[in-house]
Amino acid sequence: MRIGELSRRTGVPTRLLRYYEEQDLLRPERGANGYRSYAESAVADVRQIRGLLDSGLTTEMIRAILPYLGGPGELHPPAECVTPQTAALLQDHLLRIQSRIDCLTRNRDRLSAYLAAVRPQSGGR
Amino acid sequence: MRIGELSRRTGVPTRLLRYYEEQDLLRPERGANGYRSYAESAVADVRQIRGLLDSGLTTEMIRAILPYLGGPGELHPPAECVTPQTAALLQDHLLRIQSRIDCLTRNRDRLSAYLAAVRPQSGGR
DNA sequence: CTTGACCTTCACACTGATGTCAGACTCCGA
DNA sequence: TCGGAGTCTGACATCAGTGTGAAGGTCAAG
Repeated sequence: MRIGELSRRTGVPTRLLRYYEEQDLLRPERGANGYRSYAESAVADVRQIRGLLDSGLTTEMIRAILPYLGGPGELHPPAECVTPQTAALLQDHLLRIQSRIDCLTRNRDRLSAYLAAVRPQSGGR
Repeated sequence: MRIGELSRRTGVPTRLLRYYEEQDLLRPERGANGYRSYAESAVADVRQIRGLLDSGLTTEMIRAILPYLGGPGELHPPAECVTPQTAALLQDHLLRIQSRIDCLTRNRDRLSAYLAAVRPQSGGR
């Protein structure tokens, strides 16, 4: 699919899709006319990238971990290609992600408890 | 305490402490000489702010929820002061935080699974 | 062939978070 | 009283992510 369709299907402006490519997060094929050509899986990839960006990861961090985040049946870099340095880097990212989760969870619970205390009757909207 | 000590005790540059004040996240007193004077609790406040910023929240979002995140014994705005609009806003922030948690958790699990597969001998941390 | 929708690259601009520097003031100790 | 450390404000710089527009190429429908 071309960039416009991918944009429509993900809600992400074409500008950003090009930017993600520049940042090496997406790697569309190119047609003979120079147009980008995305695989079907790019839709999920873009959603993945957006979620991570929204969660405070930088494109650099995402670039580092993206190859290892594929779904269950996907191709990952095989173990032989993962140097101890890379593994250490991933481990480090993992810790950072975990600390973000901890912080957000802690504050979600606090906020949630406060809301519950303030509107004990509220059953949502 | 003055800004330098707060900076040393939190590891956050004075520049940022002033920025957080500008963003209305901190409200130090002012001495007769114009110097900022922080309460002891500011240390915890700054750590809280840093954690939330690192987790991808903007100062705007933090400003919105910060008054409601105090520890168990702390003073919160009482229920009478919380309009339905405010409550709805907080509920909205809560959802956003939850979706970040979900995204990060998903990716933590994937990354973690990958690492476990690649280095089966490693016992995690 | 023309038009319009889509695509290309390039470039400038903005925002939010942060770094850095300059010039001036306060305070404290030698 | 002087000097240095700390503080003040204000301004400019940087970086990532994003918005926007110009100038032009591709292509299908009329």
